[in-house]
Amino acid sequence: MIHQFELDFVYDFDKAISRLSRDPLIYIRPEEKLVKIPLENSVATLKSIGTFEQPAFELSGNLTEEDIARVKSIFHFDRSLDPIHAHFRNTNLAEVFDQHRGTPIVKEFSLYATLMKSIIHQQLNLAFAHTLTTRFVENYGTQKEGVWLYPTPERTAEIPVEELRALQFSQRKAEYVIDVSKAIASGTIELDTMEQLPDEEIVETLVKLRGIGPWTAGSFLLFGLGRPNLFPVADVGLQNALKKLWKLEQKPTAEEMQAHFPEWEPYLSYASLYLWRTIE
DNA sequence: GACCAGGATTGCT
DNA sequence: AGCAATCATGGT
Repeated sequence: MIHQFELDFVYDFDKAISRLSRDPLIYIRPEEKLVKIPLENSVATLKSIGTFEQPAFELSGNLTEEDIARVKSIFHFDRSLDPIHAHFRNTNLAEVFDQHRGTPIVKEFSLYATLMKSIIHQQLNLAFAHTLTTRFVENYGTQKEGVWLYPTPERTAEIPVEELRALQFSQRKAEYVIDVSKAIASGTIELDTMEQLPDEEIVETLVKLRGIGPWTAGSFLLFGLGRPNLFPVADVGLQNALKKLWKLEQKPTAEEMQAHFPEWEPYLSYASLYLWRTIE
């Protein structure tokens, strides 16, 4: 099955996949403008066949209507970026947005994977963080049509702490990953129903779990659910991006950053995303 | 060798 | 409530 479609707004596919291409677990061929996305019961292949001004795509695989909708949601094909750019045109981030015009929020492929990846990435440089997630997935995940899938929460829940320690997880991080997976596997936490809840309730629920703090909860909302109005002030990357942009001596405080929220809302997530791009 | 990484928790005051 | 120590390892 091949499904072709066009977008009626500017969309930069190269920029869209640039963050994905740094994750070794994602099947991506930038030179072919192609990505494979593992879904519920199949693997979708997405290929860009258009241009920056006239984006068009080809989606193939054994896909249901629901799968197609899911891919369109992941890649931001279902909502225009035009209002976002119009909004920031009159703000102090106008230049940044102009520079990275057409960059969408690309969601992670699974909510559970988002959580595991965020916990594993806490406090680590990206290189080592990717080493750890790769070891985790290659040891406990599965492979389908050449694409790696994170293990299920049930599988992770039964991993002994010592095994993750051997993969160079810290003692606490190993416990976080296993215990959070247990909470999901047992039904204490339902990720699938979170889509319907407001941001605050989701954060409230998630931070009760040991190992999930404000940064990880924010990351789940932004990259897992694609929520539009998140700005994780605790994120060092964002602090450094603003320090550079505003030519500050030191990293800005949370208050200094929050002072600009009225100007950037209700699209704080896009401000975050575009600022991260300035330091990549 | 110190210091910081796309942090969070624990234990102390 | 607020702060320091702790965690594992790689990059600078």
